[in-house]
Amino acid sequence: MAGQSKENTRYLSDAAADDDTIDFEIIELLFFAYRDFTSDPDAILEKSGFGRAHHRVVHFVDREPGMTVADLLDTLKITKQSLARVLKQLIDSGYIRQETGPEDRRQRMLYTTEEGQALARALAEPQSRRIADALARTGPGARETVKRFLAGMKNNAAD
Amino acid sequence: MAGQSKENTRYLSDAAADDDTIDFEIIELLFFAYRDFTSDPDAILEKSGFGRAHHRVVHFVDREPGMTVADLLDTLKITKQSLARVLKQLIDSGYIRQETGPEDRRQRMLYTTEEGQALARALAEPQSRRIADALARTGPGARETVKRFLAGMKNNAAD
DNA sequence: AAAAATATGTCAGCTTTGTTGACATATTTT
DNA sequence: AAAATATGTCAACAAAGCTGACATATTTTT
Repeated sequence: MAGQSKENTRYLSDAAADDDTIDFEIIELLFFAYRDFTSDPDAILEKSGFGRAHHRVVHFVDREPGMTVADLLDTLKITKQSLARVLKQLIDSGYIRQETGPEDRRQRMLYTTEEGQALARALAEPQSRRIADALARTGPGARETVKRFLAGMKNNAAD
Repeated sequence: MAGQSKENTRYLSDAAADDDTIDFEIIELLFFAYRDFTSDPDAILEKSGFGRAHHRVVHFVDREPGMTVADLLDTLKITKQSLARVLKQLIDSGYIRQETGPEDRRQRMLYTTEEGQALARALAEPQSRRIADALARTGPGARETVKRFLAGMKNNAAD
């Protein structure tokens, strides 16, 4: 059962070595998991007229109130010009507001408004439910293992 | 340091309940894990002049030789016009070839060429190493748990 | 005080990768 | 013969990334 279907036999000879050294299985599981995970909030986003880029911004600002523009750029790993477009729309629509930094007045500290907070929570909800279901089906103790694995997949401090 | 501004305190009370019910922690871990996981092959892709869309196509065709265009569309969940652009480039560059379906001559069965296979493996290699490192640091038995969790995150058959 | 560095914003143009809609061709099914 | 299917293609458009250049306010350094 764990082995070959008929389609596989055609290329097993050449690829056998690589198939043993490369973890195609988890590569693909990650792709499918993330593909469906990110599609969860799409219905809500469509109603707001926003996209996934807006989702990420609202999420992180909601999670870390008072973060600066530079913080956000570092988290998202995109350019400030990319962020500007999305952030401006969120500010103009009243989902995010800015405040001049209390110590360094060049900085803009970012906060979600009530609406922004509500949006962030609404978007997170179906994703959270998907995670809870998957963890429940995986078994007890899964949460700790999954957390350690995912944390280990992230790059270290050096950016 | 944390809640210096009145803005913070305003919604802390409201949000406490949500923070308990919504799994923000794993949502974020997934984001960072996937962000860095997908950035692994970027250096190789840049040399080939391809993007992440090409990566996905070469990967799945390499993994399931003989898959049809319809199979690939269903896997990637994009439109045929989106796929066409990328697929055509890969065929023209000699990384993927097509063969008329032996039973249904309307179908085009897709195969990687030698170059395509080499590219697919080269792209998978850093990702696989990242996974192996993360699993090793997570501990014994992690692989099974992670597999079960990721599989559970995917949508069921019904599309 | 002057100069340099920093944080942010903005303009302009480009690329990749997705979308819809319409239509063409070959082939298979009804 | 007609309808359905698998694929390809044209055209226009949208989302979200990019680079480069430059402006403004503010802080840090000299």
